[in-house]
Amino acid sequence: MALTNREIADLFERVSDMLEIRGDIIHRVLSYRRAAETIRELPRDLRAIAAEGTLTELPNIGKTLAEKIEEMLTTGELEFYNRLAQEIPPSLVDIMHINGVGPKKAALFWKELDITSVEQLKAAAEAGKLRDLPRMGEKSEKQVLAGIEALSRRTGRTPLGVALPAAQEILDRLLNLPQAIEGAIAGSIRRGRPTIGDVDILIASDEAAPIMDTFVTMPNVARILGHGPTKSSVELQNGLQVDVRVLEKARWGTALNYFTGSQAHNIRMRELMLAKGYSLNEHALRPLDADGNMIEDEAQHVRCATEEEVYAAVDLPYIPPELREDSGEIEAAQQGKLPNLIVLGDLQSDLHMHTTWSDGHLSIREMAEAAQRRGRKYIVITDHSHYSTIANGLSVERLLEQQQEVRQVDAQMGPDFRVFHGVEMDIRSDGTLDLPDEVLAQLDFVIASLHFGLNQERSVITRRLLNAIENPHVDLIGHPRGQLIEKRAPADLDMDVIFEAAKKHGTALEINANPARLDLEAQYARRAVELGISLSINTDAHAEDQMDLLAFGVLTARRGWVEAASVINTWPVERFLDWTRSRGR
DNA sequence: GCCGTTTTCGGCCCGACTGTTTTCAGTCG
Repeated sequence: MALTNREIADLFERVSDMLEIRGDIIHRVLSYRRAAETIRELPRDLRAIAAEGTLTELPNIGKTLAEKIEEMLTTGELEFYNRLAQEIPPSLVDIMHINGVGPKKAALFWKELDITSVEQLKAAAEAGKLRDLPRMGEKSEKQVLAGIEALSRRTGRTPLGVALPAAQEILDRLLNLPQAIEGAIAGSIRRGRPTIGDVDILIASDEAAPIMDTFVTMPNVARILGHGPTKSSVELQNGLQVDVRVLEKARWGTALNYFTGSQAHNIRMRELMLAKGYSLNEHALRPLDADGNMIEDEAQHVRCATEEEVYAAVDLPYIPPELREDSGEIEAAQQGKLPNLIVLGDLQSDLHMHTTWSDGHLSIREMAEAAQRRGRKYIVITDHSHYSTIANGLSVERLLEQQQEVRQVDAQMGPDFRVFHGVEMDIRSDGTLDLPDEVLAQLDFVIASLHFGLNQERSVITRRLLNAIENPHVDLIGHPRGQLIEKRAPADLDMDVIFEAAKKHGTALEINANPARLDLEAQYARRAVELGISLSINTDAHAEDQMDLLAFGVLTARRGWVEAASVINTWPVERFLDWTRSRGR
């Protein structure tokens, strides 16, 4: 049975960890880790790429790893891993993931005390058996126990929608201190990743101590992981880890660039700097002498107060944080081909929302006014169709009755704000659409979405979505992959086939802005744009405050290199209407 | 194990903090 991208990436990650415990050279270890990362972010199936024979064209995949991928795709196994597992107990990897325990200590516990599981390690620590090991002591032993304790508090990664407000609260608290000059949320939140490992906050100040002290003594701190002069790290009671770093204002550019990452992007930047004769760190650019040694004299160090200065030092234009993943942004910047990324202000409309007619909390009129207050120029009311009984979906009769009210509200709102009538129609589990064509033809805009049967096998669920894409009355596919972040995996869709059909039929694909979905994900949005498919960024709002979530959709689009031209709700209302008419409406 | 307008071999980013140490290894990001 062929393995999925996810399973292959996980296996490479595991191999990487096991090689590291074994003590292999770190670059070989990192090769596996980088390959896993590449595969995890891939918008296409490895089996399709393997069939084309182009695996080695992927970044970080060479001849050796391509062969291993082929083996996993054909046999469902990796002989190399099986052999490695004879030598290194795979469960050691779990030990290595305890905070404060790395490959060296995992190997130490195993070799000295024959410990191969977290449970065994916990028992040994409680019995005081760890403290006498080399480079271990009483404190280290306690740290291991605290790390094991933290494992149970922590449940995977934190959704962006949860991490961002939590980070903002901490930033605001620190910026209230008189010593804080400036501050920013950095790290993966700034890059707009859908899930966050830990929160990174940067503060500019000449006096770090009071900021560090305030930070580690916040009331919701469960555990202090580190507390140094300029860098501290805590674990909050909800399990979220937060790092704060303090640097001088004059070093803001290099500091923010360093703390924003990604790590892969930083490494590329530092390599470019070395080629230019500088060593880059968070403090400054330090020139190298003729022998390639760093010049220690501070007077010769170049400080950067802005990130623009950092990029300019290697002759690059500013690279927006959302692109900094080492996924081609450096090369694009070098060639002057960075995208002109979409911004929130480009959006004229919100094409997906619900009212009290189905499972929303506000009336049509209230939703229209809420959208107008937020600067939108037009909206489409898209309540559920009747297959979604749990969401109080509309029958044909109620749907047509709703149209009367939509027309009334549209007239009441005046000429500068338009309200259109649409539907979010279910694609039923048997693959048929929930409304007949003659009803769809009477609507201004039609979204089709998968809500049920998301676990169907690939060929079945792909065929279902194709039925919707191919229907000339369907304008947009809502939250195409059906994922719920950290809760439900995406449906097993053949995305190559989906994209091909969307392109052929001119059907747009949604980036659902709700941070619980963020679907399409960035890598698929990027692929869609490359193929010339139109996108639409919508809130799917069921209440007024959810209309503010559009920003998360824009962030996701920017991560996907999306420009305004690819997004249909950047269009003025006339152009939007022309487009729907051109689709036979 | 990957990668290459300096290279197909010999490189592969850089620093803060901790705990164990008498100068540094390990971990983390």
